[in-house]
Amino acid sequence: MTIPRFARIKEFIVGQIEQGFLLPGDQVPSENQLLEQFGVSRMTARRALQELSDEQILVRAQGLGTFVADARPMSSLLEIKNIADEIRARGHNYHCDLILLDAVTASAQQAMDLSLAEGSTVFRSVLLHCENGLPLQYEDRLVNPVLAPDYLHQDFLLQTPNAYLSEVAPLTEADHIVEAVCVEESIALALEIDSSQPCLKVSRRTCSKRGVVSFASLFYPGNRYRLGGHLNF
Amino acid sequence: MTIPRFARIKEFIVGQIEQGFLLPGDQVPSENQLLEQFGVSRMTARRALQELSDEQILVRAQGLGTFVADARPMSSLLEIKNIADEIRARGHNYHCDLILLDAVTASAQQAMDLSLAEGSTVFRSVLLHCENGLPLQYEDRLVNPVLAPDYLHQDFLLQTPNAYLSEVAPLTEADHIVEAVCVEESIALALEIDSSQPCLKVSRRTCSKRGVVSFASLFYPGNRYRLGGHLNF
DNA sequence: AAACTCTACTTGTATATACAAGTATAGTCA
DNA sequence: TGACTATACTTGTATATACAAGTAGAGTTT
Repeated sequence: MTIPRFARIKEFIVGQIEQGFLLPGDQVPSENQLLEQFGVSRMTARRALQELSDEQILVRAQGLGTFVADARPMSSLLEIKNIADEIRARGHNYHCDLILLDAVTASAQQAMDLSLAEGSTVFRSVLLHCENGLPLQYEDRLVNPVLAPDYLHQDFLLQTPNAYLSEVAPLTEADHIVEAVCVEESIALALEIDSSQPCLKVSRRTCSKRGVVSFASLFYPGNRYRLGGHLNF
Repeated sequence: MTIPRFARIKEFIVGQIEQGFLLPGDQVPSENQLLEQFGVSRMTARRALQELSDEQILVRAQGLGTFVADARPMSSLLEIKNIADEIRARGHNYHCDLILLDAVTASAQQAMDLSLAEGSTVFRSVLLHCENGLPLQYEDRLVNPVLAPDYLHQDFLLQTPNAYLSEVAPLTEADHIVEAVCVEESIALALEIDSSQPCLKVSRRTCSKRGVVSFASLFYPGNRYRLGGHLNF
């Protein structure tokens, strides 16, 4: 099947970046260079570059040129994205390691986070999500067993907790808290960072119609991850 | 100053939605209808609709049409809050210290952040915002002198840069990036934290109709500040 | 009544062309 | 040596045109 010519140019540019021929800050071929190289119109070349700019892979400046953007991954501040989909959407390899999957007794804080009684049994999963073999996110999640009774029987190497929970308890609400923290030694080890390095911690509480579904603590190495968002007025 | 024709069409569509003439799910005028109504080419009409689609204000389907998207929730994670108002809303005392207010020559990176030429003169302000006498936010901001020519003559002890810029260059767009960082010694000193402590860094680029207004780097001590947000579906 | 065809609409991709606006650099002049 | 100008590049906006592909609905045929 034939892909559109503008998409072929995008693939070429992304390929150059991924193979290391173009580094952040490097200038990419101009619209005129691409029209010569690919035998397309300038508007087709322009569309390819403009879309990569919209995707924040490139940055463009009138009169100056088009450059490779800062490489560090960034996800939307608001949207609840499936980390696997997010990594794959960047054209990168995703895999994860399962660290823990068990029923546990909720502490006072944990019970409060899930709006359950202290001492309740809750499900807990701990996973390490990796991009291109490098740890990106340490996910420590508590789940309400009432709303996802089969949680412990899932294979989270095949499907993220997020994807599974979206199926069995569709979201109606979510709360986020973002903070900068230093993590404990075991999380630092898992993320392959020094324990003095700052991490982004996103605490996310998600609800369905029937109540709080899960409370996830997500840790990202500060030097390898950023959250982004865009507002219009 | 004249705005581009594609932008005028975007404004029209957004205006129709905001005034309630177009509701989520409603079909918006087709490309052909817009070219007749606005006397533009189909590609110009198309660009307006395509950008609104990229911004998730509209959804498009080949052969079907263009429709108003479901209203997106807006979270305080992204809201541009005036730090003074935020602190006062908590019933706390706000004051700030002015560290720097000057015209500077933009580096390559700074120029790109403001969509200006390298070496351009830009305005820079550095302020320390405090809650109950304790530093909460270190604000390092670059401002486009064209859009706020009187910036250097303001008294930012009386009115935050945010408040002032909202008056002289009303916002139409903003981008945020949130990351966890360790800050340089001078910022750590100002924030009254140890330089090994993690900080939240929010990079915020704000635009008005006429272009990029400012690029602010906001640093918050990780142990004293969290960003929060709420989503509804 | 169901299936098929045709028409009229829609968006998607693409080209050629033109002018505007921004930027950097080389060359010239004082 | 610095200022100025011209040139050559860049991206930004816009038009006219053409064909491809998708969709819905009206009309026709079986």
